[in-house]
Amino acid sequence: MPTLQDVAQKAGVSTATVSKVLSNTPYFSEATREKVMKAVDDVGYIPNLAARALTTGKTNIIGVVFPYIYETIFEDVTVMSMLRGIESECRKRNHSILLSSPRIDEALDTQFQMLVQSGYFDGMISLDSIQQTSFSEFAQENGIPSVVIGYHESEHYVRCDDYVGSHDLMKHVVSLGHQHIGVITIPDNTHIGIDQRMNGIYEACRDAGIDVDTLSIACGDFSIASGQTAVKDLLEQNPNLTAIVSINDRMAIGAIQHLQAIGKHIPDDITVVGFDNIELSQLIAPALTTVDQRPILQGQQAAQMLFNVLDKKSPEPVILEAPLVIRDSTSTAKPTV
Amino acid sequence: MPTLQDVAQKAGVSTATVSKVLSNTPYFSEATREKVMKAVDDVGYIPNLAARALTTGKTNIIGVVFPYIYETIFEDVTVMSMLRGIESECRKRNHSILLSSPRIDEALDTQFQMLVQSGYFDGMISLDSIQQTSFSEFAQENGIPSVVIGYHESEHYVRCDDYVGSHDLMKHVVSLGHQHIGVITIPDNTHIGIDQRMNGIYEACRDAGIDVDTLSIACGDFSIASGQTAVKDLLEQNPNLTAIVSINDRMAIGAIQHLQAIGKHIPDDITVVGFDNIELSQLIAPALTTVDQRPILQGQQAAQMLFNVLDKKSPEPVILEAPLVIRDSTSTAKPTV
DNA sequence: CTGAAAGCGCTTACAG
DNA sequence: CTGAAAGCGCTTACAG
Repeated sequence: MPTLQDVAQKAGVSTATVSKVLSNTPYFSEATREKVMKAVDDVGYIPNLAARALTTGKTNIIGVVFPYIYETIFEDVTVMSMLRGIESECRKRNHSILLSSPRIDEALDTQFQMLVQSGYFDGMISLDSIQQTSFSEFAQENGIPSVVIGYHESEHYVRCDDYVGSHDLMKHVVSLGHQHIGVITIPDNTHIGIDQRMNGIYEACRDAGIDVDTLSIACGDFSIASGQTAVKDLLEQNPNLTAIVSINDRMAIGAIQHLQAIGKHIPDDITVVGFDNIELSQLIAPALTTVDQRPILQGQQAAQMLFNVLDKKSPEPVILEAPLVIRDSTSTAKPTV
Repeated sequence: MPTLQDVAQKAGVSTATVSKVLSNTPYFSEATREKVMKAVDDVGYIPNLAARALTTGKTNIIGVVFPYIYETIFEDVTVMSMLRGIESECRKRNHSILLSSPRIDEALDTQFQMLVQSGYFDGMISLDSIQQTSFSEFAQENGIPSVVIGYHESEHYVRCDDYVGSHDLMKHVVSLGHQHIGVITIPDNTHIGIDQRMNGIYEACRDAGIDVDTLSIACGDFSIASGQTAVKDLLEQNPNLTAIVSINDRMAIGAIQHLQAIGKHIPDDITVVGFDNIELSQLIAPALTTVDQRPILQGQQAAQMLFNVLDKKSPEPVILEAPLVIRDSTSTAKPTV
């Protein structure tokens, strides 16, 4: 690979001059600019990023951190949509993405720690809502600009309004006259965003005068399969349920599958709603009523925010509205027999 | 951030010695080893990767290249499963992943070119089956070790056996007695792997004595929506079709949706098959007969292969068997009226 | 406007 | 077994 040296030699100037031309400082004449650019072309020069990184302390790489919360994190469409949003912004700014998927343990993933501390990225975006550990916190301690998508303490963050979104969702279910409602969630105090969704659900119950303790609750692990199991559990707790509220779409879809398998008709026999608005939700029959998390937008906003931070601006946090999407899996409650 | 200097000072030795201890050369006494390690701990030393990269020429980063063939490349589960497989191997070897999603144009994406040439990764894995451009070729020209997942010319590659897989698939359809078959594909000479699938389909027809010209053919763009349109087209070409073969699952699913929407029953009225075995395929009703691409395995094998190349071994190419998965969307052809 | 020189933080012959 | 020194390829004061 040709170096700055080679270019300088070819152009008959010093490396300092070449460097100045290339980094667009105003300190050179048009004539030398041409000489230099021609030499760059001739030798096919591309700056060595490691060398540049060593002198400037900038790598033009941003770290994207998706904690390995479950096996299929890479196949989680919502997460990947965020990545898509991040990528499009990074591309505009000519930055690359270094992907990190730290494991969740008692101790903070050491590979992740080294990555942060070895100075390989200029800034970091992390999905940061797992109660147990905060990745952004570690970045901040080490002086790496960081924006979080989610709920962990951070000066800069974007998230969707889980609370209001699920509040609206539950309000809609309740407004349909449902009284016997089952909720599919994940264990409390695991994921801060999910806790918020549960809070929204509870508050909507209280608003409607429904005693929160009358809700049947079952836990899954976000997966479709776990939604099937959870709804079975729910029906055992209370066979008279007329509505199932799931804190994500995948478990809602699992629930629908099981319900249909045991001969229930949706929404006539039972209403089912989810949260996320993944593509699948509009494809299944009946199409699922849900809340749109707008993950692509979350990713874009997070990236833009990070670039603003890197540019020494002080961007405001963003809380994205999460609109209710009413489709065909909801209907009015039939009077209980 | 503390440097090697700091460690050396603290330990009362030279930086050369510290470096030797840290890189596990055999040239030091146990006593100095302990001194050094203690100093490392004390100051909290983490090597600066840019500096190390500059001296050694190694970054411990591998480039993963997923050409931006369509908007939703990041939401393509098959592709992301490959990434998942790659990630698990990289993690074992303590390497990071730099993600690149070059755009497809007449000219090779310049951001991609710079990335390769600026020496930021030690090796590269690329999804490389787009007729138009080869990314691995450029990497090889620039002396960076490369393995391809797909079909472009390369010493090192892994792919699934698209030809045999689709041959088996078509053979199965034909064995069910179908004579009037529609095929949903994408335009020829776009994706080499898809061309292979088509070849497998054609060959199975010939084997069965079916004139390839009697096949009805329509093109989509991999998406579910395009599958809906394509099947409509197919039915216009030949209303008597008893089977639809799609070169991917998503378009097959679109076809099923449209067919069901116009009142057709699957598989009684019409058989539908796909290719890929994405999760959705087993969830829809009826569950889709398809071919398993085993993307996670492809990713793992590709990463292992790359590490072997980096270790100066000479791994053999891998062609993965793609097993037929028979489910509920296929049945015997009804005698034509 | 231009260039000589120092320095970023490592590793690697080389000498001892 | 240990260390002084050069060098990886850049950028950035500094002097002219």
